[in-house]
Amino acid sequence: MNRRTFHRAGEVERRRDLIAATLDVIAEQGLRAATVRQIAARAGVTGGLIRHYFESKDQMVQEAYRELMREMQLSVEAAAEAGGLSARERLRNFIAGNLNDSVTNARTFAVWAAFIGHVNLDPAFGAIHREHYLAFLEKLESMLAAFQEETGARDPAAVLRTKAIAINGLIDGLWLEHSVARALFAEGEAATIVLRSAETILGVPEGSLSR
Amino acid sequence: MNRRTFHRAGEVERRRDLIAATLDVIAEQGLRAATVRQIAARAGVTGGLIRHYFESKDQMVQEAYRELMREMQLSVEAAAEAGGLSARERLRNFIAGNLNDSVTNARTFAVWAAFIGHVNLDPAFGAIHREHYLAFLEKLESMLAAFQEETGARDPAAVLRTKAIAINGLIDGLWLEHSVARALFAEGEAATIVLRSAETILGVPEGSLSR
DNA sequence: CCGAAAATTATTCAAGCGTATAATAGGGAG
DNA sequence: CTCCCTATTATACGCTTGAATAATTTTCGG
Repeated sequence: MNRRTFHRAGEVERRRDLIAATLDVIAEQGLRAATVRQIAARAGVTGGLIRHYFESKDQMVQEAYRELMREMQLSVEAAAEAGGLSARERLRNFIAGNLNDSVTNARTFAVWAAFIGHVNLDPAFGAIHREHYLAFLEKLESMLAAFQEETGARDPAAVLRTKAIAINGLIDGLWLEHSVARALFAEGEAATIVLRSAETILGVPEGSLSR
Repeated sequence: MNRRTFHRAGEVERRRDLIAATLDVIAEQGLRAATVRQIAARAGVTGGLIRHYFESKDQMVQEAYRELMREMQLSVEAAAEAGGLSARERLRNFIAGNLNDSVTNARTFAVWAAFIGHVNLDPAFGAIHREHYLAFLEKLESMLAAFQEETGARDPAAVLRTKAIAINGLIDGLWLEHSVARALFAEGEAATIVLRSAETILGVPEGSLSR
């Protein structure tokens, strides 16, 4: 007949825990298994609490997606924005940072993969995706511009954008492949491939970025 | 009180229809919506029939995944295996074929995206994925070998494999990006980007493949 | 044209889902 | 120390799910 004892947590902490539990369950068992009861159990609370902090289960899952994207973004930008670096070094770090262990790992990929199928289905997910995608593209584009500024060869805006899209594709593709088949790559190999290819796209001599 | 009238179809045809209906529903509404009832309705039959042709709903969905992979593979190989072509032309067609409209389209991507999250979760999906992934890689590798044979510069096997992995990553990445954000690419642009980058990776002069 | 085999429909079932609501207990304010 | 607010638990509800089974219709060989 005894009720569970429990601890009253602050709102911020509780929401954070619930979102973390959501990402954990999705990473380990997929979106299908991410039910209110599973997530609540993982967070050490009962299901009803979720509706106390979120409008619906779906809204909580959206927040979790937002959180995932935010984490991926932060972990990359940290590497690229250290002070005192040349544009070349920052660009290089930015690209390599996207193929780092902190982003290219089984857990991140599992959650990303679970979500990507929803992007074209659910407008809420589509909006979150687009927002981060465009932000990423612009970041990359501005770093390319700075790099060109540094080397003296500037492309027109339209051309630069095309190149940013291409390099973005390279990063995505190698990230995907590296995540799925980690064993097939040597350490740093994925980053080198992207850097080399980026040199080609940018029309700079081999080694300008990759060395 | 009347029962539905129905048509007795041959086993092959019926299974094909059910798998097609499965892919349709997944493409339009995602895996979550791909329930026995939804799929049956789409195929114009009642739910019970699915269990008459498949051991379980999950098994049918696996067959659908297998079918998707097979379709993607066939549509590419057709372009690359036309007779009377040089190794260079076949390689070029193979790469470009992977960024064709018949593979790079919203429907294919939607289904692929719905499934990719299951690859690391369900061993059955993992096996199907791995099988096709390795087949693709080997195909690409053998075409690269033939191309090098033709141009006279042969890499050791280990190096060649590394280059195949890299180019595979390029193809995947641009395919992904082109599928998600078709509007960002001009016609043939994605293929050109991959071909140019492949030239770099292979160490052949610009234009060897892309022109 | 008849009878049997099998393809298909119809119905049922238990389990799990998200959500709503009522009961309770934690913990700071006074 | 006590009271009161509300974070949290507990329970219940209506729906949907995949699967099992029973009932019926089609088809085809003789």
